[in-house]
Amino acid sequence: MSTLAQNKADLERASTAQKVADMLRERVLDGELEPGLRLSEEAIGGALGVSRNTLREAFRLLTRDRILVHEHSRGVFVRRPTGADVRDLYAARRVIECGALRLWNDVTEAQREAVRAPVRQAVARAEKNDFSKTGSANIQFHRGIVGLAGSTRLSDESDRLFAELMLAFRVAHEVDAFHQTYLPWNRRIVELLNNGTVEQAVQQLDEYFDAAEKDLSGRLLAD
Amino acid sequence: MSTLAQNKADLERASTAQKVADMLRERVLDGELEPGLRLSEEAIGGALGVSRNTLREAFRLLTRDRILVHEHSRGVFVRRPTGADVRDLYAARRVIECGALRLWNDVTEAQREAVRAPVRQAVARAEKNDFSKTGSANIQFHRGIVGLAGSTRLSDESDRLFAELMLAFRVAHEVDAFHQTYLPWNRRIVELLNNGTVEQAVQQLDEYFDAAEKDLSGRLLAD
DNA sequence: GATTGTGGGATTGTTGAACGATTCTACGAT
DNA sequence: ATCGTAGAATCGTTCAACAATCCCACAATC
Repeated sequence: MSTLAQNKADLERASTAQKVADMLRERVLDGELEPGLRLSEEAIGGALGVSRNTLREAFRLLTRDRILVHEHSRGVFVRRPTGADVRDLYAARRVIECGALRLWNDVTEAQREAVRAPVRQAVARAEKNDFSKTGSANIQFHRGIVGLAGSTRLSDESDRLFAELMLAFRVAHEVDAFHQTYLPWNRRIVELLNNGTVEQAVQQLDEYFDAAEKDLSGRLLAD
Repeated sequence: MSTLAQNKADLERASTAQKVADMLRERVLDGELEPGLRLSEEAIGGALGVSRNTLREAFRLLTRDRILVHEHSRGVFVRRPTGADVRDLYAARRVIECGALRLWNDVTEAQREAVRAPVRQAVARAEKNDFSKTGSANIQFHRGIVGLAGSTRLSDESDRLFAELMLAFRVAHEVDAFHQTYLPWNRRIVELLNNGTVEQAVQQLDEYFDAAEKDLSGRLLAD
């Protein structure tokens, strides 16, 4: 039965539009397609060998994820988050993640481990001066926090918020360095959780959001 | 300047796909198109006088809002929420709304009024034995709570959660009667908020979610 | 009788071309 | 320098076509 579940992903062959969307999403989040860039239907479609209709469908999928923005009769652009966007994003994250973290004592051990593990790995790498994956580790930590709520809808929406924040980092010309700053914060939160002082951990997380929002929006204004 | 803002909506003429999507959304939420129904591209497109491509774009918009579900090479269907969906929805709402409600003392008076007003109106109508709009009033109450967070992204996602719940009510053959039951709960929450006992209001809201989830999933199983 | 092929028919997935509508750009008039 | 206008480029929408896939009914097999 487990093998069947594994094969399921293969059987569910993605549509052409889905594959194109995945490719474009990767390009955008990797920074090859910079925020603000306009994506011409003809140029992209010709380069990828898909028809305009299929490409437009891929654009729609990425618009749903807030990776792209659509302007009527003007085309689609790589999203370029503003200071107001960053405030909105952190307001949402504050409510979601602080709320989820308060459930710490009511969830399974596997859920708790999904919060601890990313921090443990990041600490291990940092001790070896390896800061290559601190960005994704930080995101995994916060994904784990959202996962405490046990709602796929909430986790999916949070993934969209994270993706949008990655674009904001890109605009601020900060990607890895940004996350790196906050590893000590994550350690402290995990320690407080392990000590059973959940409310203190929540408060610490809230302060983290304050600092991160201020830092990021400050860099955005300078741009 | 205010007139300019008013005209803005007119200038931003909706695309054909958007108009089609709005029409279909209304039909679905009104119950004319029942959960589980398959929407044929040819039939719907022919009836509305739009091409398949445009209709497919409208379908994508509604799929984003979780009103429709798309199955590869099989078509789109009106979403039919299951018991698992209801649990997931309430897990998300619990985190979002309880988290937002905790911000009660940190928001503007206008935001607080957006929570109180729907309950006041519902009470006034109930005293006149008018239960016509209790459903939308209940939703307005919860929209107000989410609005305390001050995040359009969070509010938009919550609207999608609400729409999905409306479909679940439809499957459970309960729409207005369901909301009506919970007016007393809403009153109590507002009273606790006005008394300044925010944490008690949050706890009351949490219990509301427990009761509502149990009630709704029970009716779903019976179906 | 239940399960397993095996057709044909209907529907979706994708492409390509076409044309009106809208936006952008550059040039020239005031 | 500002404004208006013509032309080019691009988007929005439709239509037609064909391949790929799914569904359903019927026959074959155990």
